[in-house]
Amino acid sequence: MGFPLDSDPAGAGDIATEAWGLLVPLVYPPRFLEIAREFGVTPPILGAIRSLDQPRTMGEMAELLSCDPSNVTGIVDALEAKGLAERRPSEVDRRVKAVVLTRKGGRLRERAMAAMRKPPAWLEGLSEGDQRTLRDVLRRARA
Amino acid sequence: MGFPLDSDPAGAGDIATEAWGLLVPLVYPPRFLEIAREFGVTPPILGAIRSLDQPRTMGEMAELLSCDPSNVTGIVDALEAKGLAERRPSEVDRRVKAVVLTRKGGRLRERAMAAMRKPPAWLEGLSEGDQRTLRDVLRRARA
DNA sequence: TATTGTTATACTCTATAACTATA
DNA sequence: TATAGTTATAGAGTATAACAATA
Repeated sequence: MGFPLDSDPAGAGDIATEAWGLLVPLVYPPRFLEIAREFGVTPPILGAIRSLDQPRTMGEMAELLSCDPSNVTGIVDALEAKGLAERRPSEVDRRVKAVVLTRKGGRLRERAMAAMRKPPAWLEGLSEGDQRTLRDVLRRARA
Repeated sequence: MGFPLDSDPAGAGDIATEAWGLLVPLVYPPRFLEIAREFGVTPPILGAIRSLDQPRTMGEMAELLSCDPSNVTGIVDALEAKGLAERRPSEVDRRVKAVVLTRKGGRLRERAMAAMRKPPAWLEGLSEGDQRTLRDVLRRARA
């Protein structure tokens, strides 16, 4: 949501609060939703594609997507209907199904992941010095 | 989604890409969803509460929430059912209804907005120098 | 006639519970 | 009996179209 509502009176809080207030409109709403639209898939389907860096069982997908296994059935149905993935019954345990991307699905995945990795315009617009500074601060934040 | 999947081989891209890769897991999934859960409301309802910094007509709310006006009916129904807001028919144009927070709704709004303004732990954990550096870089990003 | 908000309806996303087919 | 996946079902969130009240 791009809200013009919750502007702090500016300077009311501390430095961290001000930094957070600056960061929020730069990262929300999430790129993920926009990329899903660009690629003509729903967010759950894009999430599923993202999870298929390698063949995954339905159960593994449910785990990675933090959703109930019953949902994965429908999501993989949609992937199959779009020709993006296939179910492959396991040969060792016939209860299990592996989901694998088709070539078309793999190509879409590569392009979509590249879009997700690509920094947004506000970041690319920073000077190289500022980019480096930001990277270094975020490295320390992660630690 | 907290994904262990799309780790760049580390160093494959430029500085901006690396900075973005560090930032993404720090800001997604959005705090907004977590705060909605904490306060016992759904995300659309929290969005509506956020929009009610002042009395708003149903149409204004639809605009601010980027959703169809028909949805606002149900959302405001839910706000009324929870005792958080009330419809006030306009006296000048009886088609129009203003939505205003109750005292209870106003209190919830204050606390929820404070939670949204509060910087996440990773940011509060930075040294004051790093916080200041980050703020300054983000100020330049916004410009 | 045009506008504000509501209702009717439909589709997607999500979860729980019951079911199947294997193990 | 236990497990992997599916189906049945229900509820929330969203949209479009038709409608009622008012302008």
